[in-house]
Amino acid sequence: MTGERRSYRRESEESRREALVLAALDLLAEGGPAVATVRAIADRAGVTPGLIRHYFAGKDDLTRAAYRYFMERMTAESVAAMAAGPDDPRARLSRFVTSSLRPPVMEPLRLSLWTGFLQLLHSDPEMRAIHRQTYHGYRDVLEALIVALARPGTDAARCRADAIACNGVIDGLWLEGAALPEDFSGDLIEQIGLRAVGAILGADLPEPEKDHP
Amino acid sequence: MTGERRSYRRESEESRREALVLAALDLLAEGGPAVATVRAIADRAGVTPGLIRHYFAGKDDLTRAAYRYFMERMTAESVAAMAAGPDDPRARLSRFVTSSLRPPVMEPLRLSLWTGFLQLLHSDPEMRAIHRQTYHGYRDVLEALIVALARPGTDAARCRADAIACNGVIDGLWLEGAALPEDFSGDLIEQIGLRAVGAILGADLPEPEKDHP
DNA sequence: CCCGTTGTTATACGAATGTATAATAGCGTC
DNA sequence: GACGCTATTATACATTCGTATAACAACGGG
Repeated sequence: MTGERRSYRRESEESRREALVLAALDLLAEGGPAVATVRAIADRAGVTPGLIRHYFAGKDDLTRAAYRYFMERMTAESVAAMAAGPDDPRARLSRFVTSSLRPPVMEPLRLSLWTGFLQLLHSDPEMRAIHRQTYHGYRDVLEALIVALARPGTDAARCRADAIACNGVIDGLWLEGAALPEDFSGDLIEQIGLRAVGAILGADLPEPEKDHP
Repeated sequence: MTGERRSYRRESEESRREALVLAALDLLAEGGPAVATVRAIADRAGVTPGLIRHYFAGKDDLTRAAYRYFMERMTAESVAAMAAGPDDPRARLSRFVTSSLRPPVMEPLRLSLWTGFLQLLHSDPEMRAIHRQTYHGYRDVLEALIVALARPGTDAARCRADAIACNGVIDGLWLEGAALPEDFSGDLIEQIGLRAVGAILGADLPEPEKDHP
């Protein structure tokens, strides 16, 4: 009668894991940890809750996988924007900065998602390790771009410090722009970020090419 | 035998509410919302869970009260740190920056507490209103300090933009230093912040006076 | 000194959570 | 085309959550 077992298709481990991770990210962004329950995640991914424990050791394990996925995607997006365009060092750095300070990278949903993860840092050492890895990954890209500027009279230590400072500007502005999007019109945050990074590095950064003329 | 009812003292509504708010802040900082349960908060405050509903409409109501309390205390601390010392504009700004980039302001526990609240922003309009108020309050202080530098050839709009940029640097570095305290030795973050703010403003900021000679 | 008010505790309840275990069915293999 | 492996579903379980309600006791006023 009503007791029909739902039909399903067997799929690869890879696609199932990704579907579950994406579903977890969706729910975490929309409603935070309170909403991202095992049942809700499975439902969003089109499976039943039990399957999560078949691919992940537990909910914490899934959360960690989602965090790594999220952070690597953020960096990859900025890297892609940086790589897409003229090879001039200053133009590349300029694209890297501005792409981090506008949608889809700078977005309220990403902020709440990010804060949700950040909260798990101090209680979960493994999460902190993931954070360190991905943070260093982003900063290393930034540092390489700064080194490529070939500014005279700047050694490696200075470039490292400058990368930390620029990373701070970008993070902070990203935070503010995503927390209060209605407070900053148009590309205000991008321009402020560009000028601040330029001031810190003592280099004049060009405004990036507009997609829409 | 064992069924002894625990003794207690009647106390004022004010002190009970504050005790509950402080307990909630403690637990939110230590373990996030997952740990700050009604029972845990009551236990920390030295009362039983039922009492919370006697003083607050529900857990959400207590959370809002805790958020308000936390933000007001943060603002008061920042203003105090800025005001305590010589009246030189550059020295005041310097103290304001560095005091935000070292303990007890820059601390892992404050970071998790802050992220915990930030997460409630997108679902609770009342929280967002409080966030906007306090953020603008903080930035206005910073902007006033920047205006007081009396840099030649800088208008009000420029000072506003500079305040946003400096706020970004401070927030971002605070974030990174609190998230990975073991990554930055000594006063590295403070010095980087000082130099970055100085570069953005085109002003050389003095290193603040040391408390310990 | 007793008594009423009410701050406070104790207990209970329904819902929801993460996890464990058993049953089923899709799909490759022979 | 039957079989076996295992991905997937279904069900059950213990726990914990926020909240509701009833019993108790501390303290002030008569």
